[in-house]
Amino acid sequence: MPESKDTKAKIRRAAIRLFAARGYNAVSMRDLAEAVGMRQGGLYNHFEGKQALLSDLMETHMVGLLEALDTAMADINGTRARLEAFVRHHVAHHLNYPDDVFLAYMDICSLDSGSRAGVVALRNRYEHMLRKILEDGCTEGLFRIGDAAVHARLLLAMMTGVTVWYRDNGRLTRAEVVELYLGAALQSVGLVAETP
Amino acid sequence: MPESKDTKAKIRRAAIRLFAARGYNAVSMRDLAEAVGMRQGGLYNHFEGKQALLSDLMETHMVGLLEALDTAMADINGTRARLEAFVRHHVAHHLNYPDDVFLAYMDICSLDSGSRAGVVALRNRYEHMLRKILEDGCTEGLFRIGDAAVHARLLLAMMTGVTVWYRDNGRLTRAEVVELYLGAALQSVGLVAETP
DNA sequence: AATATGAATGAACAGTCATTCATTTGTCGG
DNA sequence: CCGACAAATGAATGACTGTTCATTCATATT
Repeated sequence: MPESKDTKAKIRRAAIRLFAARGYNAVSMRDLAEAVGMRQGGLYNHFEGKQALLSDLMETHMVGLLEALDTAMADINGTRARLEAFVRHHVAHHLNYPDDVFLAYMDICSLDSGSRAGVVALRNRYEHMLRKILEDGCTEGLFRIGDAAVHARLLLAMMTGVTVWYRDNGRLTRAEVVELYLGAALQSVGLVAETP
Repeated sequence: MPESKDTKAKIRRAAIRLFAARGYNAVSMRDLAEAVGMRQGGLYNHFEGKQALLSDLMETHMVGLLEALDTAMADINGTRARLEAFVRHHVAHHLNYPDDVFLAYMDICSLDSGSRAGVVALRNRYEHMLRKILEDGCTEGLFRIGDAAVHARLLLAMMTGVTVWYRDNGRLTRAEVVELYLGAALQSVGLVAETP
């Protein structure tokens, strides 16, 4: 079986693209199979079903997001530096995997309750990390924000929204967008961006 | 026909709730009819079809949002005051009609291309109003932001996200949430919230 | 060379979808 | 009391849904 993992990966990629573009329920297994270049029945050699495929995609994405966060935050000390690292990681990751993110946020309600609980738990862990940074900054008297929990959600929504409009052939590079979002995030907590 | 407009409004309300909860494609006309308290066939006396119903809901929502904005911004002078009015209007409106907003953002890709163009045009007009305020604040030297267009999108995503988490029986009142988002928005453009 | 295995096929399944329509219902104006 | 008319019904339509399965194919193992 020379391309076992290969086709599985192809199915994953095609599914992410189609689900993100049209929505989970608007994509049939026939559509997906055609996009991969095979027939509907063959898909079931790689995934138990449509729901299993969706939950696989979502969990893979959330786990990857958390791992990338751990990597980005390793050896980062100081509350301000940790906030900067978090923002840079989040925006950059969302610019690199826009379809994954869009899928995970759009079709979360198409996920059956069993798998959804797991994904939501991962998402809460992620949100909690940002909230912790904000709370630390408040107790240190570094940040000036009304409510750490609200501010964490508000920042995440702000940063995640980058996937809606950014296009690679547009006016700005990914790096420029990251810095713009970083500046906004820092000012929103009462810090000023360094102007080197 | 004593309840002609009445049933039409009931259909609208039920559709908004169901579409927002499960997604357009996951709601059948039978589900919708049952939620209204009638049979599937009767729906077609009020709407031409499922797509027509969806586009009606979206356009109604966007027109209502723009009208509410006009009302909120009437007789507001000064760039800072206009930004405050915009933020207060947007967050309050989204807290008052969370399902409408969620529907308009989630199921935009379920709308066929003809109607989608109209909704997107309305959305662009809305976004442009915020961008204009930000640009004015920049030329006046009042705001400190990297890019007005990016900042407008970033603020809209931030504010719109309130619909995802806010619940009426939670820790905060709607008014408190509005003020928290206002504070974050003001600081994000380099202003400081008044501390009365 | 014989066999085992993973992968793809294509037809078939039972169910659901949006939509249509002839018919019945209920209510109003004359 | 009756005809008119909008509204609701319930059955029917054909297309499409996710999923199953016997079969075929090509490759890898013995």
